Amino acid sequence: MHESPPRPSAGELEILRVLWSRGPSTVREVWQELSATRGTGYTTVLKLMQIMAQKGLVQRDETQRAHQYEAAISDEDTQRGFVVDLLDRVFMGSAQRLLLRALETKQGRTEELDEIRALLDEYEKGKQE
Amino acid sequence: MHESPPRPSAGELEILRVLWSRGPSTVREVWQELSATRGTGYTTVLKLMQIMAQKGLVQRDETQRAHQYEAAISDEDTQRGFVVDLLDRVFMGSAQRLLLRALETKQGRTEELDEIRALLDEYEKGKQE
DNA sequence: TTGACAATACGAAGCGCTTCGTATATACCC
DNA sequence: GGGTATATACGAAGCGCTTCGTATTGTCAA
Repeated sequence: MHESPPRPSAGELEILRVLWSRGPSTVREVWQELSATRGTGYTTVLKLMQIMAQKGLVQRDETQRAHQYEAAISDEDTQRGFVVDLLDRVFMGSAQRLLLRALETKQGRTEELDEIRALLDEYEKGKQE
Repeated sequence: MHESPPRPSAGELEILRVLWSRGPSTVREVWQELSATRGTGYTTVLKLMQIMAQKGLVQRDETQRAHQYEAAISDEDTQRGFVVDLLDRVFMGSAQRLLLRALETKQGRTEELDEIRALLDEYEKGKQE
């Protein structure tokens, strides 16, 4: 057990984000959403999604001609994977330092601080049960 | 201006960490510290550091036969670079979500919460001046 | 001077990720 | 059926990162 969550590549992550927000989708649908911002070709997205299916990052339903793809890993787990990696490769495991740097990049938004305090309270409370 | 901080590769980061903690060092010194954990060859580290010098990640003093290398980017800036990237590639800019995931990975350490609260207070205070 | 050692320089291979061109299969319409 | 549009499958090239083998240069001592 204790399999550490996968850290999909940049391209894979973009596709996963579409699948997380859209739910099960065809390659074309993903491609359309992606090509709004990035200018990648259709077959590029296709190939990537095929590889992702092989890796187990997405699950594929082939009953229709246009296959349906669905994320096979959750956004939460994926986020955790990236944070864990960053935490010990860059921050030596210190969540404080991580937070400190995160705050520095968001100067000007003071409300965020209060929201974070609220988050801490809630998190602490949830832990007691 | 507003050049976004570089995000050194995995290998480059390991070397930078040694330089940050040791200060200016020779390839051999870096290699020795690294080979305590990883089994990389000497010339591998050398090549990497040469490339880093080209990229401007380190500065090289060639007056001695054994060149001295020194980090040319700060650990703070580098950390910021990684956080910014993670923040908008994975967390859509939300520092709260980032923190939430970070906390989940550190279950059991309740003291950390208080330390983080202290950090928030201090950060808020420093901002007022 | 020469031998032994230690440093840098260079080239190339391997791997993973990304990208795309092309081939092939399937569905639909006239 | 035949043609067109739309899928998937496959192969390969390019790039960046890592790794290492080998060549070259410099240093010191006997």
